[in-house]
Amino acid sequence: MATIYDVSILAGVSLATVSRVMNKNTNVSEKTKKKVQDAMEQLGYRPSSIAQSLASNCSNSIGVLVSQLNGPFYGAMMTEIESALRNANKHVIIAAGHSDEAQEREAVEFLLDRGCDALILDVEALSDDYLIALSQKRTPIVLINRYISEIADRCIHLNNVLGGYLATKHVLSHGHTKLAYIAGPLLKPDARERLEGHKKALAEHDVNFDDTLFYEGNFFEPSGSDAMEYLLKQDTHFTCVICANDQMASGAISVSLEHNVMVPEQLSFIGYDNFPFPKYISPKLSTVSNPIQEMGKMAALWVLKNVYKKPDINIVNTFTPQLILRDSVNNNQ
Amino acid sequence: MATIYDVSILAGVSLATVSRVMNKNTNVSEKTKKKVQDAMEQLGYRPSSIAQSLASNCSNSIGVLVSQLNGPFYGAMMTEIESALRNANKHVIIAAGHSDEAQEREAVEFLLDRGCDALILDVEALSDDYLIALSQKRTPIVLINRYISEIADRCIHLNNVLGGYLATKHVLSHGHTKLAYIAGPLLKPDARERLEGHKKALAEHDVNFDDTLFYEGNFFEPSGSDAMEYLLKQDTHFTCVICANDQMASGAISVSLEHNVMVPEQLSFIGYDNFPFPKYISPKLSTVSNPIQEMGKMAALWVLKNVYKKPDINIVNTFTPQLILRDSVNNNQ
DNA sequence: CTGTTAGCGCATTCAG
DNA sequence: CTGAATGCGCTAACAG
Repeated sequence: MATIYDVSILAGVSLATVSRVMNKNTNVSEKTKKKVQDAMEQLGYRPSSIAQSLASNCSNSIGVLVSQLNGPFYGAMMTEIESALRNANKHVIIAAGHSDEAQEREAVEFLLDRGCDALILDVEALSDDYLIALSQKRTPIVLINRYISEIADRCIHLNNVLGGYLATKHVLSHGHTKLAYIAGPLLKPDARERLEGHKKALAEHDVNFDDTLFYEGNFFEPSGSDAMEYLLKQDTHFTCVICANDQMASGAISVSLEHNVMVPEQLSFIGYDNFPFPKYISPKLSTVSNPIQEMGKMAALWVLKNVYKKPDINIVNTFTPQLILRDSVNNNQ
Repeated sequence: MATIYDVSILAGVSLATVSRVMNKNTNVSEKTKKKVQDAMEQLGYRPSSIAQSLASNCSNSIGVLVSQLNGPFYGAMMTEIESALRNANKHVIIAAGHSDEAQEREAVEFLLDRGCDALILDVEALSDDYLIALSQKRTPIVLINRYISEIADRCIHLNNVLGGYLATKHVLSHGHTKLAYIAGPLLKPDARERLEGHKKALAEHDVNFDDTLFYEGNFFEPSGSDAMEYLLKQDTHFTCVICANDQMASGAISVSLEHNVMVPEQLSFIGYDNFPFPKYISPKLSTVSNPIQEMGKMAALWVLKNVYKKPDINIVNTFTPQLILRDSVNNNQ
């Protein structure tokens, strides 16, 4: 591998001059610049980003920590982050935290030790306090899918309360008042906020929240099935099931159909997240959008703006969910 | 940030000794080791992996280049790669090539410039020649989902010919002889190999390959729909559609149902990949497994064994697909 | 078993 | 506009 030194020899200039033409800031005469560039070309010179990092104290790497790498959401998010950052010639180091506090913490330290210039975190298990403390250290962090008021400017998040509100409002407007609710794990803020929005809509319509028609799932499909089994055993009648995400909705609909309860004729469903279901499932699930790609991209832009000082970038911290109406909610007469 | 130098001062030893206790290879007396460890603890010392990389000429980073980061497959693969590598205290730098030759090439160079110790590549557009040449350079590479005979030991791949063969054999054994085939893009080896297996099974059963019942899709769901529209317009009768992947099968089934062709009563379907469909779709698609996670993990193990010289690792280069029988193939009388 | 001495490849003062 | 010198934090001979 040719080094900057080899280039300087071949070009007949000093090491510093070669460095200058690489970092095209200071003035170099056209002639010497050309000489240097020719030499670089001739040697097939590629700067060592590691040496650059050590000397400049800037690694050009961004750590990205997510709960999982699989599933439709994180992949979409990673796609946007990677492309935005690589276009800026930064590289992304990934880690998965698996929604476990110890693993998340370990991953953060791992990324920090790697000399990342910034961290993009989509974490669920780490406490607010930990994150607030982390945000005050040397390495800047930005949070996706999480809102902590003390560091609101570093949070890129979805208005989940509004999303929950919109979903419930929608089914209420279709005449449903006997509502079941399948929640996500309430230790996750997402799940709590969606539920909060649900209750807010209920309150506005003077509809009571019925504890017997409430089930706390874990956001995965099987827990939706479990929830539905539970609900069908209750004595209380209901005409609509509101699910805190589409995957649980999928599990719940499955069980519903197995019990010969027609969807949406006898029972309506609404989900959350706009999960990319295959084309031929029926009914098509009405749901609430979750613009995770845009949020990922925004986190990358945040880093570009605040860490690498790119101007002309506008940061949007709060994203707004939207209703996506399809075929799973019927009018209730 | 405390440096190794600070630690050496506090511990009252030399710089080299501190380095030794970190890289626990050479012998250090228990007492001095303890002194050093105490000093490290007291200072909250964390070694700079960048400086380590520069000095040792080993970055402990592995570049992973995939076509896409989203979708159910690459996410699952990345999960395994990340966890296997991080357990070994290596980090993974990701890049997406988007099945485009220029982008893939650029990504490879990007990762190389980053000083990766090895590259794990799941690429489709780069030519065999390019990859063979690349494999002879300094940085070791390992290929996933691809077989190039010249560098077979660096290929971790699925026996797609066998998979295609098994799928077709299965439907033939159920009495289907009028078969339609929806292929993937034939410029991708996966697609060609699956088709090859299909033809091999046909030949064994003396069934002719019917050009009018062949459609080349692109592995995405909409092309499956297009394919089905095309097939239904043909005059030739067929009782079964073999799809080169599940996503196209999904699109095709969708169109089939729209045209009131019952699945599997009137028309059978078989897919490929074992895509994680939601629980409640019907019929459940019979398909061929694609153990992409295991292949990802194996690629990581390959790197651990061949680059970081971990012994006791057995590498399996070729994975064997298996039939997964569900409800989308009927007996044809 | 431990200390001394050179670099790794580059950025960045400071002179000139 | 350009060159010489210094150091980023660590590893790796080489002595002792």
